[in-house]
Amino acid sequence: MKTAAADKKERRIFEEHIARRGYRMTRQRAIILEIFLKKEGHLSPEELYGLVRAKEPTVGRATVYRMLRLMNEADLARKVDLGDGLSRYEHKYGHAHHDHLICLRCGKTIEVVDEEIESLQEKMASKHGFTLTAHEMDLFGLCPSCKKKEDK
Amino acid sequence: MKTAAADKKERRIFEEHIARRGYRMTRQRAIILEIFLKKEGHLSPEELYGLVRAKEPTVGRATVYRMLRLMNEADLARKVDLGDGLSRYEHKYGHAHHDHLICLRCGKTIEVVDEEIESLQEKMASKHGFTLTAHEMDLFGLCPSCKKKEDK
DNA sequence: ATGACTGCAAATGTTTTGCAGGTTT
DNA sequence: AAACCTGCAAAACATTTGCAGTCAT
Repeated sequence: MKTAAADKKERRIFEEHIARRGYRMTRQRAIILEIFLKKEGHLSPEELYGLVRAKEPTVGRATVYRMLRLMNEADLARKVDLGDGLSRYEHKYGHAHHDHLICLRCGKTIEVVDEEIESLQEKMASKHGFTLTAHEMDLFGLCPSCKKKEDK
Repeated sequence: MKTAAADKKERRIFEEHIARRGYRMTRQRAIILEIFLKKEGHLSPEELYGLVRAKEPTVGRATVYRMLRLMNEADLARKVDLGDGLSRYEHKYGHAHHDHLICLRCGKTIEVVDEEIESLQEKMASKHGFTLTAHEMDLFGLCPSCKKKEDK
């Protein structure tokens, strides 16, 4: 559940990030940030662009792409690949760590975490001398309701 | 370790696949298949195209892409995303199941499997009512030798 | 005033598709 | 002959970049 307060916090994080780099807060960036934060889930650049255009038709596609890069740098957005051929971005701040259960039929995606798996991943990495910095785990299959339809 | 015998088996699988669909085995397809099977690892379409061109400069890029689709259908190749922005294909036949340890610095990739993780994945999926059909798990970090350089 | 930001259009890079000609059955 | 396959070039996408004008500081 996303609250206005949390959005405000993320907006502050973004402003601090660009200030640190000597960049600027603009009307367009505020709009894109607000819409991205309001929309939970996994947005493609094109979907975000569409939502932004609905609110402010003058914003260009390139600005959305540039903003996605900035939000990524600020650790507010993370790029993920959900296997549908599109690049997608999810919220990162306050969503430190999670994997995905993805329905191949309806596209429904559930975010999950399993501490036991996490620690086994670390264990396996260190067995090979690797130092982990990130990981992505996506489980594909059928969600309960699509499974039911399948069985008919 | 890949043997000539295994390649022959995979070639037969491919031939059976296209026969089942009424397609045909051609000189170009044989060349692309042979080169793909000989090359372990994670090939991008462009890399495969380059290797094919080295052996037979007349083969077109489109034929390589079409062949990747066929090998995928025949369960000989699997598309994976290793986070470098390129699409990549790895051998699927006889490599039923594995995850990746990927070095973010040198690109080195190790294939790993952990039965305990596999079963926890199943357990987590069923907790949410999901029926799994596939999954991808990629662990990103630094390999031992890049870690050593980093520490200097 | 300076330097960052914008939208647009052009460029880039990847993958797909239409097509005319060639090949296999 | 019918259906498939080929290479090429064009098209279709997704994303990035150059640029001239605009805006934030």
